[in-house]
Order: sequence, then structure tokens, then C-alpha cells
Amino acid sequence: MADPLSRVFSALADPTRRDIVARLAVADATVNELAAPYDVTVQAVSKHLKVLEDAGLVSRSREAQRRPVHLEAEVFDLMTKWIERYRRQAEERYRRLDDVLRDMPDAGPPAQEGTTS
Amino acid sequence: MADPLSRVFSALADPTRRDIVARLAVADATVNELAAPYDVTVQAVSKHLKVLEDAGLVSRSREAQRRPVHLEAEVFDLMTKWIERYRRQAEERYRRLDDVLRDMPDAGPPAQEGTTS
DNA sequence: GTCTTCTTCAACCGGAAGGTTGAAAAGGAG
DNA sequence: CTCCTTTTCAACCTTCCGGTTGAAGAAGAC
Repeated sequence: MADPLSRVFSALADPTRRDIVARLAVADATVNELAAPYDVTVQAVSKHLKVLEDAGLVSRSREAQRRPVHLEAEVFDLMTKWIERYRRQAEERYRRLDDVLRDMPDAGPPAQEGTTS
Repeated sequence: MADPLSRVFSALADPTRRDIVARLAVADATVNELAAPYDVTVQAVSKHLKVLEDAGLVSRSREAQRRPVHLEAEVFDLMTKWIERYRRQAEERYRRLDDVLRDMPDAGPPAQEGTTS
């Protein structure tokens, strides 16, 4: 899976990873601290962090043996832009459909609407 | 995978499905029409549409044998809200960090627990 | 040096994802 | 009714994903 957008969406498709992101939004944390609340092994959380890191959502620095994890907010823009683009497009299309229907009082389409029975 | 947010993120983690969404933002389409550009079988696209439908991103009506697929824009809000929340939080924290660093020319404690008096 | 802590690497396992082929519904069109 | 089109269902296969255990790096602490 090469493209960045897929990596970000995929990374956030997991509830545990979203929870990690939520906690990192409050404060940086180490792998051990992050793993504490969950009943999975530290290794599993380390894997989750690798996924988040590959997606560009977090970065890790070094501080003695510890590797504090930091949330990188910029990548969110990628998603937001993608989402907003198609949302706007879809909503505009929706609006336009309303207009078309208003301008078309006749010309019975096959849609089984109420049909003025 | 029960929760709606995971379903939406997961659905959009696939490039083909994102492309389908992009095309549906322009106009509704049938399964056959949607499948045409890709070099996968129609069945595969039908599966993709099922994923998108389960995520609430598209809906299907019935029109003779055809099942026109329609993009539902509302679900995007779920994601947008989630994303914006943590992005804002992270950015605010970033700003605050700048302030802290400016007010703290020295004194480097390991900054373990919060104790944000 | 040795010990301890924090983290990651490697191998493995079960299940879900995305693809295929083949057949079956569902509904016109002849 | 018989065909044809559109779509989905059912198996099946392969790869990826999230989890495990066990061992190995990395960097203080003693």
C-alpha cells in the first residue's frame, strides 16, 4: 500500500490506534505508558505505533532508553482535504438536484415518488 | 468491527473505494458502470460497494434490474468531527509548548506525570 | 564490567480482506 | 416461455493484520 492517504485512513481504522492518537493529543507518552491501559502486550502497541508512524501521524524521539511518541497534526490535513472535497461536491450535487426537480414540474420520471395519486 | 468510525475509515483506506466515492460525487452510477474502468471483476466492485454501504457512505435504490448507487455525504461529518477535534487539540498543545519553552530558560525535569498546576 | 529497564525484532497463529470463478436471483425484452 | 442483462451469493485462495511468545538491542544504574 504505497499511497499516503491509504496509510492514514488505514491507520485510523483501528479503535486502539484512534485511542492512542486521542491520548497523544493531550500529551506525549512512551510506549510503556501508552500500553498500560490496554490489555494487550507492549509489543502489540509498539506495532500500532509503527503503523501510526508510517502514516506520518506520530514521530518518535530518543531520550535515554525511552522513545517518547509525539502526535504530528499536519497529516490530518491530507484527510480533511480529501473528505471536504467530495463532501462539498456531493452536497452541491444534492442542492442542484433540488433545483432541477423544482424546475421540472412535469415530465414524469420513472421514480416511484408519491405521484399525486 | 462494530463501531461506525472504524467502518468509515476502513472503507476509505482502499484506493479503489476512494475512487468510487470520487466518481459518485459527480453522479450516481450502477455497479456495471462503476466497474468498467477497473481491471477487476464486477463481483469485486460489488463487494467494494457493500463495504461502502455498510459504512453508510453510499445507498442503493432499485430501478428495474439496475441498482443505482448514490453517495451519502452526511457520514463524512463523523470523520471530520473526529479529525478536527484531535487536530485542534494537538495544534493547541503545540502552541502551548512554544509558550512553555519560552518561559522556561532552564530547569529540565523529566516531566513525568502531568501535575499541571 | 553486570543488572535492569524500555523498546523492538522475529517467528508464528487465527481471522479478516480483496481477489477469483461459477452459479443463482431478479427483472425486462424477444 | 425463452433469452439476456444486471447484480449478488457461495466457495475458494492468498495476502495482510492484529495478536501472541521469546529473544535481542540500547542505554542508564549499580
